[in-house]
Amino acid sequence: MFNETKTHEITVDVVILTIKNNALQVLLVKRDNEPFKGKWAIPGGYVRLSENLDEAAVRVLKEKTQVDNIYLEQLYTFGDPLRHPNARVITCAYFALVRSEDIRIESSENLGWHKVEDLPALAFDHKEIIQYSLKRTRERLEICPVAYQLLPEKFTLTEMQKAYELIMRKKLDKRNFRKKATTTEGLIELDEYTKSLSKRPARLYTFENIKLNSKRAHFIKKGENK
Amino acid sequence: MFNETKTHEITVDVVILTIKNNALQVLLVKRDNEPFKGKWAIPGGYVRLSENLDEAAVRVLKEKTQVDNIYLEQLYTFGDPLRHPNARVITCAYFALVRSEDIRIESSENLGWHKVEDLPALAFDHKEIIQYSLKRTRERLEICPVAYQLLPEKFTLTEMQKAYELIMRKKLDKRNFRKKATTTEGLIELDEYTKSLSKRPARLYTFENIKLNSKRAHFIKKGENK
DNA sequence: TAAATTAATTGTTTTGATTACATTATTAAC
DNA sequence: GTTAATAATGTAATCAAAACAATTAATTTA
Repeated sequence: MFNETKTHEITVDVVILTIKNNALQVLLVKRDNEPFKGKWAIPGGYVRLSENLDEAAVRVLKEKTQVDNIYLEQLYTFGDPLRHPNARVITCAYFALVRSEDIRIESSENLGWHKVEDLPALAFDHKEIIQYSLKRTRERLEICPVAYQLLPEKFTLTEMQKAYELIMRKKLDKRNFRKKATTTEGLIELDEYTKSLSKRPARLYTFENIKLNSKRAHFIKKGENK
Repeated sequence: MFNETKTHEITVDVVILTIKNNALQVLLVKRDNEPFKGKWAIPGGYVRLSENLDEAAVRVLKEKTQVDNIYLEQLYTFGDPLRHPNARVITCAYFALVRSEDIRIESSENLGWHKVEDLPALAFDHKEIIQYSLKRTRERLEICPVAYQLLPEKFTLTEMQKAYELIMRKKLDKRNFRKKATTTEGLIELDEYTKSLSKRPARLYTFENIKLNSKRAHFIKKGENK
């Protein structure tokens, strides 16, 4: 049995989500090798002997986006024997929430953002992994305001509401949303307004820099962080 | 880099929890090999090439407890390079909730239940894994009545409340608990009572057999299962 | 067999959170 | 200065959670 285990390989795959062009989008790379050559996939790579899983995920994320110090959380480990057609590859999936403004990706033939509502054909079980990351993001949103990880540093309440609506896939009442949002701990009202490109200017808000780390989703739940 | 990955090993470890002697307890095995020979550990084993992770966890659970078809959920994957002193072993941890009545374990020198509040010295990072499983169990309890997985088939509301109190580590109000418990979907009031060993007999309840499977914690949240 | 003991059972009030819902205010464009 | 577009705001109704004590049904003991 020991010999049998020797041929497992382990990777990390990172679902990188952002809000861009009024849609929730995921970063995909086009595979240039078999299997699934030419199909889109979420970024990933082998785990090195010297690094732990979080570090591997951070590395993959940095390789693709040039950013670090962002919201990153282990999602689930996928290990179906048939998920990779040629080998036994177990993948530890992570998901990351990034601000599209922080990332300067020259979208190319082989790398780019894709709306989660309109995904291309994906390699391996990556469609399932993305679906699960969306579910987890919704769950997180219900207990802590992670959406601000997707927003620009300064944002309007309307933008924030839009982010919630995209993630939760439903319309929210404007007054109720604002009432709740403005009592969220960590939200700071600025004395700045949008440069009224047209119409009435909107007040800008920001979030104080809560250290959200990736340590096993030890999140702050409502009321526990007083 | 490919060669480097060839030396990872992957295991599953299963935190098996039950309520026994009025305490939350975890099943531990004493290691008879190095490393950590003589230390207690949670049951685990290598993942076989032919099985997926859930199947590996079910197998480990069955080997130790002779039970299957119980509550089992993937917990987290631990992959610190130093968690195993001699090798690079990544472990996918699961947790299981079992009824102590369903398990006939002859507690021995090498296998037995230990109160989670009073754990012996543990091998590897198993203490951390157990702590995390307790946190997850509390989170699950808040959104669905998994505690019945720990209770006998027929139980009194007082027993159910006790289970909640052990998991949540706090006292609950009797009337509020009963009000909420008796409106829980799936709880069935029986026309049976405890054989009054002493004092007033208590009504017995049971849970209708909800299929809780281990598929990636796709749990039924309040209100979503109507 | 009466009284004491032990645990089971039950309801109301208060409080806080969520939901539903429409008008006024501020700017730019014409 | 009128129009158009988006920002900003409050109140009533409903539901959920929390606080809180007396009565009932059995056994045990006197």
